[in-house]
Amino acid sequence: MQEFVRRSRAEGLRVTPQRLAVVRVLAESHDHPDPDTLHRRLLPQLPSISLATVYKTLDALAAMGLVRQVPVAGAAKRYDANLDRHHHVICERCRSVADVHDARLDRVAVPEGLLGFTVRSVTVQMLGTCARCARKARKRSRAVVRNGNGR
Amino acid sequence: MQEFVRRSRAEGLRVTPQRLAVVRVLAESHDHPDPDTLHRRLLPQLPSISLATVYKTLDALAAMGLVRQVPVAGAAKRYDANLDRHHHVICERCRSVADVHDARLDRVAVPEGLLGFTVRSVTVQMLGTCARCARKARKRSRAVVRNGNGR
DNA sequence: GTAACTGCAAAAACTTTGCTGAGTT
DNA sequence: AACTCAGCAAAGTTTTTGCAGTTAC
Repeated sequence: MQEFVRRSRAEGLRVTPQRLAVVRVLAESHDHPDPDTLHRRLLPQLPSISLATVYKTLDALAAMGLVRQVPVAGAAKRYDANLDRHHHVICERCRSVADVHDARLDRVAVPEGLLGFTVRSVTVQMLGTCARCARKARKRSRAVVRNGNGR
Repeated sequence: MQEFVRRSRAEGLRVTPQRLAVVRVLAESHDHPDPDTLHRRLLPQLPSISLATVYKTLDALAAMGLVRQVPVAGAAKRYDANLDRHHHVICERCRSVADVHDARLDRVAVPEGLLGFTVRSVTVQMLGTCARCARKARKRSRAVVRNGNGR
C-alpha cells in the first residue's frame, strides 16, 4: 500500500483514487479475482470506475511487480496481491483458488539441467476438489440413488 | 491414441478424422499449444477443419481426461497431451512452456490441513527466463551500452 | 437409420485501444 | 503548466453457440 505509493512515485506513475481502490480491494480479496470480479467489487465504493481502468491498473501493478497473475488453467487473468511465497490449491470443478503456506513446499529444490533456463520462482500447485464441491457432488449422487439417474 | 479410440467407444463418442488428427498433432506437439496454434498445424493435413471443431474436440478430450489444460498465467487455453506426471518451466518473457521430469519433484508431499480439499495431483511450476530470451536480453543490453538507451 | 459431429456464421465473452476532458504532480 | 490518467465507446481477440447437412456407428 505505502509500497504502492512509493513505487508509483519512483516510476513517475500517478496515484489516483481508482488505483488506490484497486490496490486496496485486491489486497483484501483472497480469492484471486479476475478483472471483472474486481470491478464489481469496486463499484459500490467507486460507482464510476470503468472496467477498462481496472484492466489498465492491473497491468500497471503487474509491471511494477506489486501484483501477480495467477496461473489457472482455463482462466487467463486472475490476480494475486499476496507476494509472500506461497502455493495454490485449485478446485477443478469450480475453479476456486486458495493460498497454501507451507515451509516444506517452499524448500522444493530446482532440478539440474534445465538447459539454460533461469528459475526465478517455484510454486506448487495442487489440483483437486474443494470441500464445497465435494459436498455438492455427494448430495447429487445420493439423489441419484433415491430417484434414479434423472436424465 | 488407441486409448482415445477405446475411451470414445466407451463413452458413446465418435471417432472422426478430425478428432484423430487433433489427438495425433497434439501428441506430437511438445510446446503446449493453444487452440488456434493447433488449428494452424492441422490445416496442412486437413484443410477444411474448422477452429470451432478444434475447440469442441479439445473440450471433449479434456472431459475424457485424455488431455490437460496447462495453467499459464495470462493465457487461458493451452493444452498438453502428455499425461505422465511432470512439471513445467515457464518463461515469463515469451510464455513458452517446457516439461520437466524429475523424480524429486514428483515426491513433493501434500501439506496437512487443507480444510476438506481433496488433492488429485500436484505439479511444480518454475517461472523464469528461457535460454533464448536471456540471450536476446543480453544482446539488447550490450546495444544499450554501445548506443545509449535508444528511446 | 439415428444420433453425434462438422463447418459455418453469428453471438457472446473477454481484452485492448484511441480519444477527450479531468486530476496529479 | 505539463503530462498522465479516467471513462467511454469502438475495435480486436478469443471462445461459444445454433443450425443444416454429413458421417460414424
